Amino acid sequence: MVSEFSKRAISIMKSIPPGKVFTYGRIATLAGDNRAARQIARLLNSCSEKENIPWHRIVNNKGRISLPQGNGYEHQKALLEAEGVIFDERDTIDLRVFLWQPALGDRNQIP
DNA sequence: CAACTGACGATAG
DNA sequence: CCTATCGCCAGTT
Repeated sequence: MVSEFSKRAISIMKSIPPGKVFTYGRIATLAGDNRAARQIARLLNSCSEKENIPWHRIVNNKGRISLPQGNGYEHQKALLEAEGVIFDERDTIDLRVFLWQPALGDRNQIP
Protein backbone atom coordinates (compact mmCIF):
# COMPACT_ATOMS: atom_id res chain seq x y z
CA MET A 1 0.00 0.00 0.00
CA VAL A 2 1.43 3.30 -1.08
CA SER A 3 0.12 6.56 0.30
CA GLU A 4 -1.16 9.31 -1.96
CA PHE A 5 1.66 11.44 -0.74
CA SER A 6 4.19 8.90 -1.93
CA LYS A 7 2.57 8.58 -5.33
CA ARG A 8 2.54 12.33 -5.81
CA ALA A 9 6.12 12.64 -4.64
CA ILE A 10 7.26 9.91 -7.00
CA SER A 11 5.36 11.49 -9.86
CA ILE A 12 7.04 14.81 -9.19
CA MET A 13 10.50 13.32 -8.93
CA LYS A 14 10.10 11.50 -12.21
CA SER A 15 9.15 14.81 -13.82
CA ILE A 16 12.38 16.59 -13.01
CA PRO A 17 14.02 17.49 -16.32
CA PRO A 18 17.72 16.85 -17.01
CA GLY A 19 20.04 19.63 -16.00
CA LYS A 20 17.82 20.63 -13.09
CA VAL A 21 17.74 19.66 -9.44
CA PHE A 22 15.05 19.60 -6.80
CA THR A 23 15.07 19.70 -3.05
CA TYR A 24 13.53 17.36 -0.50
CA GLY A 25 11.42 19.99 1.17
CA ARG A 26 10.10 21.28 -2.11
CA ILE A 27 9.04 17.86 -3.31
CA ALA A 28 7.32 17.31 0.01
CA THR A 29 5.53 20.63 -0.27
CA LEU A 30 4.38 20.03 -3.83
CA ALA A 31 3.27 16.54 -2.86
CA GLY A 32 1.08 18.09 -0.21
CA ASP A 33 3.05 17.75 3.00
CA ASN A 34 5.28 20.57 3.98
CA ARG A 35 7.09 18.64 6.70
CA ALA A 36 7.71 15.35 4.99
CA ALA A 37 11.17 16.11 3.69
CA ARG A 38 12.56 13.07 5.46
CA GLN A 39 10.01 10.79 3.92
CA ILE A 40 11.28 11.83 0.52
CA ALA A 41 14.67 10.48 1.41
CA ARG A 42 13.02 7.28 2.56
CA LEU A 43 11.07 7.04 -0.67
CA LEU A 44 14.26 7.37 -2.64
CA ASN A 45 15.90 4.54 -0.75
CA SER A 46 12.80 2.43 -1.20
CA CYS A 47 11.88 3.19 -4.78
CA SER A 48 14.77 4.78 -6.60
CA GLU A 49 15.75 1.46 -8.11
CA LYS A 50 12.44 -0.09 -9.11
CA GLU A 51 10.50 3.11 -9.76
CA ASN A 52 13.11 4.53 -12.10
CA ILE A 53 13.55 7.66 -10.07
CA PRO A 54 16.37 10.07 -10.98
CA TRP A 55 17.56 10.24 -7.40
CA HIS A 56 20.70 12.09 -8.39
CA ARG A 57 18.65 15.19 -9.12
CA ILE A 58 17.54 15.43 -5.51
CA VAL A 59 19.69 17.56 -3.23
CA ASN A 60 19.09 19.32 0.07
CA ASN A 61 17.77 22.83 0.48
CA LYS A 62 21.22 24.36 0.55
CA GLY A 63 22.02 23.05 -2.87
CA ARG A 64 24.47 20.50 -1.55
CA ILE A 65 24.63 16.75 -1.93
CA SER A 66 23.68 15.04 1.29
CA LEU A 67 25.44 11.78 0.66
CA PRO A 68 28.76 11.26 2.43
CA GLN A 69 31.83 11.12 0.26
CA GLY A 70 32.71 7.57 -0.64
CA ASN A 71 29.10 6.46 -0.50
CA GLY A 72 27.55 7.92 -3.61
CA TYR A 73 28.56 11.53 -3.32
CA GLU A 74 31.01 11.44 -6.18
CA HIS A 75 28.65 9.35 -8.26
CA GLN A 76 25.79 11.80 -7.87
CA LYS A 77 28.03 14.78 -8.51
CA ALA A 78 29.33 13.16 -11.68
CA LEU A 79 25.81 12.44 -12.93
CA LEU A 80 24.72 16.01 -12.31
CA GLU A 81 27.78 17.51 -13.91
CA ALA A 82 27.14 15.29 -16.90
CA GLU A 83 23.75 17.03 -17.23
CA GLY A 84 25.28 20.47 -17.04
CA VAL A 85 24.86 21.23 -13.36
CA ILE A 86 27.73 23.26 -11.96
CA PHE A 87 29.22 22.92 -8.49
CA ASP A 88 31.14 25.76 -6.93
CA GLU A 89 34.29 25.55 -4.80
CA ARG A 90 32.26 24.43 -1.80
CA ASP A 91 30.54 21.65 -3.77
CA THR A 92 27.36 23.66 -3.74
CA ILE A 93 24.89 24.00 -6.61
CA ASP A 94 23.54 27.45 -7.47
CA LEU A 95 19.86 26.85 -6.86
CA ARG A 96 18.94 30.18 -8.45
CA VAL A 97 19.95 28.62 -11.72
CA PHE A 98 19.57 24.86 -11.41
CA LEU A 99 16.55 24.46 -9.17
CA TRP A 100 13.60 23.24 -11.21
CA GLN A 101 10.68 25.60 -10.82
CA PRO A 102 7.61 24.11 -12.52
CA ALA A 103 5.33 26.86 -11.23
CA LEU A 104 7.33 29.42 -13.16
CA GLY A 105 7.16 27.51 -16.38
CA ASP A 106 10.70 26.21 -16.11
CA ARG A 107 12.13 29.72 -16.21
CA ASN A 108 15.09 30.69 -14.14
CA GLN A 109 14.42 33.02 -11.30
CA ILE A 110 17.21 35.47 -10.79
CA PRO A 111 16.81 37.87 -7.84
C1' DC B 1 5.16 -2.45 21.79
C1' DA B 2 8.93 1.27 22.77
C1' DA B 3 13.07 3.12 21.05
C1' DC B 4 16.10 4.18 17.19
C1' DT B 5 17.21 6.01 12.89
C1' DG B 6 17.55 8.87 8.85
C1' DA B 7 19.98 11.20 1.13
C1' DC B 8 15.87 16.96 5.87
C1' DG B 9 14.42 21.83 7.51
C1' DA B 10 14.47 25.85 10.32
C1' DT B 11 16.42 28.43 13.94
C1' DA B 12 20.06 29.96 17.08
C1' DG B 13 24.80 30.75 18.44
C1' DC C 1 31.04 29.39 7.10
C1' DC C 2 30.34 25.91 11.07
C1' DT C 3 28.07 23.08 14.79
C1' DA C 4 24.12 22.19 17.91
C1' DT C 5 19.00 21.33 18.71
C1' DC C 6 14.41 20.37 17.95
C1' DG C 7 10.62 18.87 15.12
C1' DC C 8 8.53 15.79 11.50
C1' DC C 9 7.04 10.86 9.69
C1' DA C 10 7.62 6.24 8.57
C1' DG C 11 10.14 2.20 8.47
C1' DT C 12 13.40 -0.91 11.46
C1' DT C 13 15.18 -3.11 15.60
